[in-house]
Amino acid sequence: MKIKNSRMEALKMLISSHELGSQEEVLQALEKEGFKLTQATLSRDMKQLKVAKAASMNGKYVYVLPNDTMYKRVTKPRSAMEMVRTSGFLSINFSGNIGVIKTRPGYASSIAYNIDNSEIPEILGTIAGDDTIFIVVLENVSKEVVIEKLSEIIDNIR
Amino acid sequence: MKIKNSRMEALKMLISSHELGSQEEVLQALEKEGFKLTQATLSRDMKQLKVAKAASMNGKYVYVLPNDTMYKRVTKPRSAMEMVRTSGFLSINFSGNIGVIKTRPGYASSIAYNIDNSEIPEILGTIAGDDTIFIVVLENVSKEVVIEKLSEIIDNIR
DNA sequence: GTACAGAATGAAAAAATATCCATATTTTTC
DNA sequence: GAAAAATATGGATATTTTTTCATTCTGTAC
Repeated sequence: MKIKNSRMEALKMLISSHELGSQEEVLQALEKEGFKLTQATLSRDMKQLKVAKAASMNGKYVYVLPNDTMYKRVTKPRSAMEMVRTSGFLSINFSGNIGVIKTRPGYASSIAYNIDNSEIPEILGTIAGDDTIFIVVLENVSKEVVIEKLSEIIDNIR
Repeated sequence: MKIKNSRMEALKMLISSHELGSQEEVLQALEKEGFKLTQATLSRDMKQLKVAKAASMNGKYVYVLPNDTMYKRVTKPRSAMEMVRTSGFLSINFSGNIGVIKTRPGYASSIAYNIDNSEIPEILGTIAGDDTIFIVVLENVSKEVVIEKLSEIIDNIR
């Protein structure tokens, strides 16, 4: 199906370059490009391309092309409401001798404060932003040990 | 408006954790969380949050949260100087698994925010000052890969 | 070529979503 | 505090989008 393919290409082009707000509009744009089709077909094309309709800054709607980030889902056993509260701790990961703790916005400094004051010898120091903490760990200390120590201070770290 | 804010929070949580395919479904999910509202209100909430509806892999539709990439439109090429002025990005360098981004004064936190929100798995976390961002990178990830990923977010990074 | 299977399409119906209008609630101003 | 302005909401409705169903294409095997 040659026509369909090139129509899809055109569709992507149009969407990525223009701000189109309804399938009717898209239809007209496509027509200018020489493609004649009905709104039903367009709906199917868009579904296939995974084009999404989202609100734009100016109070209108626009179609947008998909990207991987869009489809990420977080798995979470707790309810949404519950999540809003909690300790603020989100995750911890390591790269070399640096640990990175992600927190809910605004929680980083208070958690970092607790870490600093617990005087864990394996932790050389911390720096906190708004929702991120960097932890510098002593050489040759495993992340398991660090997490173990931190679990004294941070509830749901493991 | 306290209710609306927490409802919006819950809405974001729900959408980012469940695959919801129609406002009706979302409405039910919200009800389980204790929020009672009509489809009209939900439609407005979603518009405000810029939630988008897109086709999912399994042939159904899902609501997705917005991200900056979505709204990128191709525009006419700008000069390097102009890009720096608008994006604030100046340079990036690496030392081991830490990257250091220099920005124009005041721009660091907003760029760091964008990096955090794009959820690049290779980046463990960032901390921003006024004109400098520290990035902790996953072990064994090359700086080229990091720059490649960042190019989605930062215009003139390469 | 003809016969067939599967994909693509349009028209119309159904479903989903956005908006209008009136009212209620909240916030701001005095 | 009261009055005024701004914001939020629901019901009803308009608009948009998706789907169903029948039909028409496209490509392939014979």
